[in-house]
Amino acid sequence: MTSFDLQARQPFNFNSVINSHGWIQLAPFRADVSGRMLFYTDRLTNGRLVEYRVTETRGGVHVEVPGRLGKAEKAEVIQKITWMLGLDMDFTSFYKAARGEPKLRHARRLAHGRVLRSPSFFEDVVKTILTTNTLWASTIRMNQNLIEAFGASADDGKGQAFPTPEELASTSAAVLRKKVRVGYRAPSIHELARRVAKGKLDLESYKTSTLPTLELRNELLKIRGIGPYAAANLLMILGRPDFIPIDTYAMKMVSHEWHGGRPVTAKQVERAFRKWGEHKGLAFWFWDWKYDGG
DNA sequence: GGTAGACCTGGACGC
DNA sequence: GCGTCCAGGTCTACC
Repeated sequence: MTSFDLQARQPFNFNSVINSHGWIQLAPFRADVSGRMLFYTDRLTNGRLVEYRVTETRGGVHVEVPGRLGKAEKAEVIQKITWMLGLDMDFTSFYKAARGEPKLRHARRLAHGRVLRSPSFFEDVVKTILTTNTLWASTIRMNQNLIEAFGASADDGKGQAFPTPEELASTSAAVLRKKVRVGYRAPSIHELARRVAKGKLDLESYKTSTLPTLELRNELLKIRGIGPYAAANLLMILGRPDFIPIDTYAMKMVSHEWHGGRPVTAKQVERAFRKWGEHKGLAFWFWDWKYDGG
């Protein structure tokens, strides 16, 4: 067993990160019954399969990885967990902007701002495509099917990793459609995997891109299957909360918040949060909605 | 720039 | 068990 602590930039709240959106329900993520421990099965760059077990500790997180990690492996795990939990992210300007807004009063106290992310951006792009034009239960199922069909399994039979671009590129869109049941999304996922596997698209570089957010958004929109909603979701994951992922949930929330439950358009959602500028996505995401969605 | 219709899947419902 | 309807974003063609 290898274990170590990682410090987070303050304020930090482990619970707020892992419950920031539905990603915790998408394998290889899982949480224990108490919700206090986060598990994730990952494949390191040297091909070794490992399971991360992460809990909150004073000032950050405690990480356990069964088995002994080499120096390079440990460095990779540290880098990945830092990314996944956004340990070094700073939301000072958002908290400053949110000060005085009753609907965001809780933001700093609960350390809202970080969203749970997969270790690779490729995985998050695929998962985001799986959220489009479907119900959440189907997203969970398609993601699970994808992992069961193509993800590498640990020797002890516990846990499977998310498939690599190479693994998905080596199959066909027809198999993805039939076996994984991703429907018309199959060509989008297959084409993406092929481009990444062939080195024609470097998705991981988007994590550290210096492109202005608008240009980065345009790059994301060039990916087949990524439209305005998906691009905004991915920008949130990249720490660029300038856009709102406007889906039917967003329109329902805004409808009940300001329009008496009457149907609203995407433009009205946009207008409702316009004043939050580069923090629009965060203000929307962590807004204290009066409608509970029921 | 805006809009209509097609794209898939699985669950709910009526028969 | 079968058929129909519905929910959910993106893409393309068209105006």
